[in-house]
Amino acid sequence: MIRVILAEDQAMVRGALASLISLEPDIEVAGEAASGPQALEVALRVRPDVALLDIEMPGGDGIEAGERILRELPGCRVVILTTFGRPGYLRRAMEAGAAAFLVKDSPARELAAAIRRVHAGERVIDPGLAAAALSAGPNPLSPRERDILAAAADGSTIGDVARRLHLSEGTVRNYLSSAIQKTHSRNRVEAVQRARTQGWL
Amino acid sequence: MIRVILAEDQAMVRGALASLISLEPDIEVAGEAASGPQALEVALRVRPDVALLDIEMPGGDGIEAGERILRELPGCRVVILTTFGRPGYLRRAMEAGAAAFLVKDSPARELAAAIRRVHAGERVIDPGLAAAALSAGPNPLSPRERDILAAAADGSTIGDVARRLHLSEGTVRNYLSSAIQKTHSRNRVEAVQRARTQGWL
DNA sequence: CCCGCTTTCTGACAAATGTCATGCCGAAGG
DNA sequence: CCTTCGGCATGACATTTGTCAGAAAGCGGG
Repeated sequence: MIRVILAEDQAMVRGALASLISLEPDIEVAGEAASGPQALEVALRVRPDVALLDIEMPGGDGIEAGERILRELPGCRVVILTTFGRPGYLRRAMEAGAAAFLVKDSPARELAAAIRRVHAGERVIDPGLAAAALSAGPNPLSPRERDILAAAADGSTIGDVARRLHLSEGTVRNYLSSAIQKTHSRNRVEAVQRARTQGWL
Repeated sequence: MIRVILAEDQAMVRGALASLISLEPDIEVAGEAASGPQALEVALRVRPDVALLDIEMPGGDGIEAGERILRELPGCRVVILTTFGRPGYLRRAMEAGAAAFLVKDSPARELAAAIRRVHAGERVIDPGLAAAALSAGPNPLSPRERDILAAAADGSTIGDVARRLHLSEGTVRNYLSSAIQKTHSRNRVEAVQRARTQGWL
């Protein structure tokens, strides 16, 4: 029997995935969590064979949770499950030691298949996505550029961002300008969009 | 036996919801769809008792699909299922004649409960959300303001929008300016954000 | 130890954006 | 019939944004 835990913030989707997994005779849902920190806590308690983690969760994402789970439970296999097949997400997930990367677009039966293959020691990654991640290259933004871009993403003015991050307005402008150039965009909003779809933000 | 169809673009979530529903002895999934138009098509073929429709789908949203289904199959009950409990969504869903409005945050067992209640002739709406929708008031944007704001939402410049919609730049600026004021924002990006979270866009 | 990179800052400039006043037209409503 | 509202447009104006050059500090690798 393969014991898995399931972390996903939307309760209805979590319940639905649990029922999907429970259909499999050789897989059992040993715990559920609604956030990254809670996933770690549950993992430590139930010591699952496989941890199924959503990326888009409040309070720290699933990749970070996966990294911590692997530190504490090296025998556990981490499967990242996400709505968006963003190259940057895949890259980060692999660097964090994930054994599989699934997008929710793929057919439902692939979930159980991935859990079995991961449990058997294999890695599961969509080949097309892997190619996209490699061809897209690494995140070109410096950590600080990423911070400033993220802080400006919600429509704040330069003044707002400067105050929030304790910087001068000129500095914020310069960082945004270089983020715009590195993302090959024409303005802030486009830069935010590109960074998001690439999983850089 | 209550016969339902299920429209949701993410295949894995769709499969999971189907398996959740199939656990209920008195409910049966009679058809599945991955887009709005496909939902209509499937509905016409299988003539379900209840249509379960996601809002966020490619190619026309679930609310529009629900409206069409109701025109063709007046006996069918429409349940809107959505990730985001936005007041504007609820309002539009109700105006389109939906019998229930569920957010995916709510517990999994509420899905089957809602299907049964809707089939029995009741309406199912989260009271907190209903209050929010009423207190938020109707969409203050005129149709054209909404168009222009939507066209500018992806980071296009005013010139881009003007060309795309065959308007002068000044006109676009004026519409955006009035959209900014009506949403009590300080710039385009904030206006887009507000409009999105209210479900006006 | 020096080179290159990141982080931080300033000041100046050009371009884009947001606001306002004003005007015209057509449709809807009293 | 007159008023109001939405859609469309201009032109002028102030503000915000994006770009560029230059400069200092600190950190790491070769």
